[in-house]
Amino acid sequence: MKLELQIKMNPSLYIRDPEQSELGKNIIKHSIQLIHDNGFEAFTFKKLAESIGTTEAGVYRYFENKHKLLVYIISWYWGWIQFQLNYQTNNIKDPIVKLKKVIKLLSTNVEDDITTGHVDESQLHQILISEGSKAYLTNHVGKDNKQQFFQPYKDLCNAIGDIILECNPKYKYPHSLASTIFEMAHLQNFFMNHLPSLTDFSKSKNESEIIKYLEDLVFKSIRE
Amino acid sequence: MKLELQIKMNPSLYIRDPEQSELGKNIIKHSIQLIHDNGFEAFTFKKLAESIGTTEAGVYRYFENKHKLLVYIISWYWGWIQFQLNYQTNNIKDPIVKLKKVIKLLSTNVEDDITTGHVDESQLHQILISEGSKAYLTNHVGKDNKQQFFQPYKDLCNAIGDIILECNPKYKYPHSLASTIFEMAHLQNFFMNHLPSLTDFSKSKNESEIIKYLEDLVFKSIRE
DNA sequence: TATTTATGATAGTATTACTATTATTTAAAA
DNA sequence: TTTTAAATAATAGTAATACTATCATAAATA
Repeated sequence: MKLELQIKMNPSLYIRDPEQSELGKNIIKHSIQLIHDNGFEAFTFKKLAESIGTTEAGVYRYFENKHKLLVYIISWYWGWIQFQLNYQTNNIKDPIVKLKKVIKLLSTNVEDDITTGHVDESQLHQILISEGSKAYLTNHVGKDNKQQFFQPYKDLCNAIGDIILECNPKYKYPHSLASTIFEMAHLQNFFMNHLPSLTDFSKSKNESEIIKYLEDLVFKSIRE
Repeated sequence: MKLELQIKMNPSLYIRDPEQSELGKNIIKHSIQLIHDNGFEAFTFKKLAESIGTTEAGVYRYFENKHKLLVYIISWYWGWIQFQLNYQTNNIKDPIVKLKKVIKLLSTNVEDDITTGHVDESQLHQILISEGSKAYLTNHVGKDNKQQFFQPYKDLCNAIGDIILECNPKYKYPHSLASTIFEMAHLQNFFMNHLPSLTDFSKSKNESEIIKYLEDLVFKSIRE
């Protein structure tokens, strides 16, 4: 038996579960590829269908619209990060070491994980940097939230918040600091590569400087 | 003579300068209104034209497309914040007091400023919270950057970075911290109102808790 | 007064974001 | 094994969006 990591997805995100068919998996795979290559604005179901070798109507049978598809893949990433977080901090006792792992996990462009066949985690990380906030920065965020679309993100911030509280139980802003780490791990990366004068990192360098910045920010914030 | 605050805009953002005509001013005014009310995705030049009482073609004579119009109004905000920053910190010597002013300025939903007739700064602040990052989170950020569209944002982060360095000349990440303050002042506000469990602030409260969080974050970060 | 310039009115195109229909293939149930 | 159901492919069509083009008219300027 082949072991494949399955991230549990919110069924309201799709019409037909893309994990359950080849076409479905292809939709996810090629969506990630296309959004990574050309950005979400340029992404259309027609282009996606062409790239897979199916028709537009075929894609619409899986996803209502391209926004839900974006939320689906970003949701998948949130779930995957949650899994990695649990896995990587599993046997660690020192919360400071745990928090460092988290910062590194969020900031680092991971290599593609073989246990998830149709998802390229490296491209997905890039998508989160450029498109991640578009999942919630919409007019219908309230509706989407009612449908629990952002639950995996909340769970993640809760988990990170718990580690922060383990480091310092008196720290007042564990959730805000968690969402700040998550968002800034991505945004400082975007700035580093595209608008470097908004950062103190040299363009096209690797993520180690961002990690140092975030560690400095976080550990100074939570020390008593 | 009536004194009106004029923010110097990058001419590449527009085809015809909207400050120079009634129609132009109306385009800005109604754009802010419509984007504020319905979000940028739902915003079209047709709706804008209808709301002004002109035609689509009329709007296209001023702006090439809706993205440039968005960058225009966000650019205007960056310039306005820069002006407010200079004005409000003008005679202050203590850099810590200055930095507190900056945090408050970025976090607070200002009242509409009478010196800028056709711009509602309060709505503009809301637009920055929900749409601000869409100005640069595009596929063509490189092109836009070459045309200096983000210069006012860079100038702003430089100015804030300078204040940070006044507080602690040895602090290593003045620009990153500046962009973090700017972005988080907006994003934590968005989260507070729409996804409150990503923060430690209670929904619909005013911005004072965000200010406290940011002050805590910043001053712990830069203390020696 | 002549002439440039801005606006208004109208038309038209390519693309996007869908919905609907029917035929065909594949897979599951009887 | 046949029947039936479900998934997909192929095609068509619509409303809205994001533009471009043209021409007449009004207002400002030379």
